[in-house]
Amino acid sequence: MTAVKSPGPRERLLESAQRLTATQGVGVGVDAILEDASVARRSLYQHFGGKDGLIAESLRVSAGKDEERYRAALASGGDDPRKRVLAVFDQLDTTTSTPGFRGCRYVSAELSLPDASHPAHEVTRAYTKRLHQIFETELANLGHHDPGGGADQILVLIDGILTIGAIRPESHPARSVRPLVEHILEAQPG
Amino acid sequence: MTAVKSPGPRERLLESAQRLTATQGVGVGVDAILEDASVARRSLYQHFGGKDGLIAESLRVSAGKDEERYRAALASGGDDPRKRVLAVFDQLDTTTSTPGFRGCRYVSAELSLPDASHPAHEVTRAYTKRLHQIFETELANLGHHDPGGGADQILVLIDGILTIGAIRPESHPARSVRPLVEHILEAQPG
DNA sequence: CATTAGATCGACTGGTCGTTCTACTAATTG
DNA sequence: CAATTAGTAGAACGACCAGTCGATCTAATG
Repeated sequence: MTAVKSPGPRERLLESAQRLTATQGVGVGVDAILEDASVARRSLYQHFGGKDGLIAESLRVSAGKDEERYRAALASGGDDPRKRVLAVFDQLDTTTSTPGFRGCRYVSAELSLPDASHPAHEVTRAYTKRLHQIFETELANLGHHDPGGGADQILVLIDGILTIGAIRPESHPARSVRPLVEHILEAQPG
Repeated sequence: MTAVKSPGPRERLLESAQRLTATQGVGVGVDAILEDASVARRSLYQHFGGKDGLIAESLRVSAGKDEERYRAALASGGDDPRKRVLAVFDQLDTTTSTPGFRGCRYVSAELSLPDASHPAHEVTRAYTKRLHQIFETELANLGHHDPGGGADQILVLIDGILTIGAIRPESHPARSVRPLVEHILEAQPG
């Protein structure tokens, strides 16, 4: 019987971790998370084994949400694969134009955690892999001659947009690379 | 008479900071830098006012080197602006393929330092601006119809390559987006 | 009701952070 | 020589770090 009660310490920790790491990066202190979640110290170690576990798990949850957001953006484009993919870049322009945007959560985690064995890295790679799969499928439906390679290109564009969006959002990176996306989408079976 | 003696504490600090932040990020401890540079604690605060000042200054020095590296890559392409720009992406492929590559130093600093007033952010923005100028000039020499916009696109590609290169280097992002670069370079005056 | 197992609590630990400080040394300068 | 300057060495600071542990609460079971 999966409980539907008010969120327990575990859920509150995950939510606080996602919110605080979004604004302060993965370097946030455990104390700050605990206070924000109104949870006792011991509960964190009971549920997640430590800070690393909490960070990784909160990234995993967040990745699920973001993946769903990409799928929703695609769906908003209707049935034409071209419009579907372009709709994603419309959403990216909105995201990077939002005041307070601080860059991609996963890239930040990747670059902020020097320890190669940190569990967060696996989460990031798995997320990237799923995104690649999503766009590869779209390009295959379009009849692209190299869906995998096209998805590679799209991922580079997305990460570039999210990065430039954090450094110089006024250049509207998602808008400026739109012709490149259209170029990718023009590639037909040879 | 600008001294040519063996590097003093200031130079040693800058060099150690660049090396250690490259592998461990801007989160390296002051102690580690001091020990690596064989410099007394006090000298750091005398020369740079604190850790933030040292980090920012070492980024500035590093940005100068990297800017020069971009110019050198362009020069290696000869006189044809197309070859010159493509040579940059050849070098990016080499960079991201080097084992131990941990992503762009400036992006990492940007995302690892939540404090918006940290002096490192200004360094990153200035560096990005100079890179934009460099590529805008190349595209202008090529007769590109929108050198500024084209440079925007190139910067997105570069940051995307450096990011993906840190997450999944086996996809060879610099190679996979090469057709996109060529597409940018094809844009002629209308 | 009594028992018990698990969840939650918060004080506490040892360690590290960036920073400041005093004291000593070596080289330079008037 | 005396004074100044720049450097080294290292103790000490308060703040914060992640992590541990005995006590307490809760809820299900016998």
